[in-house]
Amino acid sequence: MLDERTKQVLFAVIQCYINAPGPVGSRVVTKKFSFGLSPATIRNIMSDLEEMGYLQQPHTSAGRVPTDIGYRYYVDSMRSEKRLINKDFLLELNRKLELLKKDINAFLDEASKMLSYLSHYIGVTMSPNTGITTLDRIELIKYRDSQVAVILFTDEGLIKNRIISVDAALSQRDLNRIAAYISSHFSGRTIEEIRKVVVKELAREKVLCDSLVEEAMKICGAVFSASPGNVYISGLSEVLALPDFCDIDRIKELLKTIEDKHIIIKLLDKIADEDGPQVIIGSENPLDEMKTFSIVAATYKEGSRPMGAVGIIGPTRMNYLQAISIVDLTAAYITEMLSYK
Amino acid sequence: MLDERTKQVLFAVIQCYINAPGPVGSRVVTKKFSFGLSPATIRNIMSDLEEMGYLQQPHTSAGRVPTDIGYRYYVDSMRSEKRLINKDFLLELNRKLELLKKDINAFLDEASKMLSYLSHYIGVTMSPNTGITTLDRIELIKYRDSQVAVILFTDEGLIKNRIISVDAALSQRDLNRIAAYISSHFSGRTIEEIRKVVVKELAREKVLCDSLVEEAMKICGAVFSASPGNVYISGLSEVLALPDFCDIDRIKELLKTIEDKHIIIKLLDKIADEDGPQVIIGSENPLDEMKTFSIVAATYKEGSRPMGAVGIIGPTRMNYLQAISIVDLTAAYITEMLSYK
DNA sequence: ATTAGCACTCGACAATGGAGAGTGCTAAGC
DNA sequence: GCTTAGCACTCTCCATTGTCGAGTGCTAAT
Repeated sequence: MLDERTKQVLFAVIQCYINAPGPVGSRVVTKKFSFGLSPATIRNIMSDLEEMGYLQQPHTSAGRVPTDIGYRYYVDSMRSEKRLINKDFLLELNRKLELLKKDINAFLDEASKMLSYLSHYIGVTMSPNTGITTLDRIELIKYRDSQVAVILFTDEGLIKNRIISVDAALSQRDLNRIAAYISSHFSGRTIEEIRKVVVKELAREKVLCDSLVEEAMKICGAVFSASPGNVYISGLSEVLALPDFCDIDRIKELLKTIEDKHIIIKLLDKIADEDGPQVIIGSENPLDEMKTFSIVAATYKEGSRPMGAVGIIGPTRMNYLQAISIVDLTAAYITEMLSYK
Repeated sequence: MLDERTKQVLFAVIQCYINAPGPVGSRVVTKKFSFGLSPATIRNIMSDLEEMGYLQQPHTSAGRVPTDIGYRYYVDSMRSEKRLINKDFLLELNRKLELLKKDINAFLDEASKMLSYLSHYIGVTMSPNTGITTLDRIELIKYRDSQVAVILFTDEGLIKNRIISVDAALSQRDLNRIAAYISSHFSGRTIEEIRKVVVKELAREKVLCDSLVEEAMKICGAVFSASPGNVYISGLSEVLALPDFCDIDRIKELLKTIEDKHIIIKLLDKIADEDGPQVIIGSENPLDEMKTFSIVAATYKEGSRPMGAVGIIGPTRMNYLQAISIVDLTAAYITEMLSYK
């Protein structure tokens, strides 16, 4: 749909703009790229591109700036091209991986820092939503009078603990039996599934024949709630160093959005559907507050089930190719890490 | 050391400045406070105060601005005065307290939000340094081949879990015996103490007679490391709304500092020594990066042992009295909460 | 000791104007 | 017919200028 030469000019403009902010003029394009064309011709092409909506002028007689549509075209075209792979990145990530094999949350925290460090944008990682993890087994430990510590083991290697109140009369032996009962009954199913089953069960009959089973159900009702995953966000200072954030109101807006982690969770959840790294450019963003930012995100998986997401948030003037490869690799690493468990 | 009238003028200037940034002139002081003096007299007094270092002029023929020394004098004088107590604050905090009784970390997260919401500055809370919590007991649960989940219960109601690798030959029964051994041996002592003892023990004799005790010691060595407490920071957007943060470099500096949580931990640890809410004003700050900010912080306790800290970070132009009372109350609430456990 | 009056200083703000970058258009060249 | 050189035009950026207002410091009078 776009003439090859026109396409090259568009990409040239985008690359110039990514390297240095500010409108890019026809002369710099001819200087930086050797099209063998004069500025005047480039101007004509750029004019065409503007008409088609890929570029825009901040004001008459300024250079051109890519629009979100222009970026979209660029990203989609480049998708299939070879990825920029950062050797240091692989090494560093590998090292972290070794260190933190045992604790996925600590790893994700580090991973968000890595993402921001490498991309110079904001790194975001999300730990698995507990709802979609599958139960390995459960342990109940009497803690104090009428309090029981519940330890949840999932197949993904997550451990969750929680204290709940129960009938004081329950002995540790009772608890062991309850734990064994729950484990054998629900092992291998997701927390969310279990929650649904339990809720139904509890609603169906108030009084169950076996009082231990009744207790077990009560405990299940208290324990199997899907708590949203943690979100780890790093690199705010990184992103403020960018010339894009010279506007103070922009910073405020960004921080206000970032600070509410629920928003980020929603956003990443939305992205989690698709396969491969997703790119959301500026106005494509479903959230109004983020319409001036871009997001590159991907999901990591356990087997074939998506578990959580990692991503980068930055200005629309983002180095998309680099961001995509960083995000993609990070997600792939975490996926691999989970499969070793 | 300061004439009563002079003192009143100083406090008047400080209060004006806290209400609205920008140098405060002699005329506005006479308007807002009825000293029964003319601007000219106030000017003379302010001139004296400047000579003594309590006030300063940004430039000739501008109003006066309090210096850090001025603030220090103000805060110290006001210390004993009655506290501004926010009814809403108490109610709100109480509500949160009820909801989150069971999980101190979740509570601290909420508490930091509350602090920032109420003060309009940055709220910071720090969870107990695990090193100073005392062991209640330990549970070992076989997880997978050669992996064991360690569940640590502390007297303060904290539960920590961790996965460690052990000799695959150990059965759950062995583990139970080891857990019982450790629990009975070390219950009631702080994690840090235990760590020291274990390290010494391990160093003393490589081969212990009882192989189970040896395993126990190995496990202890892996488990009883003091991990620094989590830090919860909220209210960045709150503080950016203040007119003090119109300077973009200031924001960057602040964010860079805040983002490195170790710095905050150090800072709060330093404060944790003293009793009652501590106030650090601008240049008094031991950290260079924070010399343009003020900190109000207090520790919460379990019994008489300080467990962690809560605080507020804001510009030197801070409403110190309000901040002090908010911080003090919050710390008191957490202390109370811990004593109920 | 306090106050009124006055000259002086300095920052904030708006208006001005030139420099530079870049465009669009037209006419000439391949 | 596509490409290019030339030129007039537009717009931003920046430094300069001048005015206004707030506030001080000093002196002399009360």
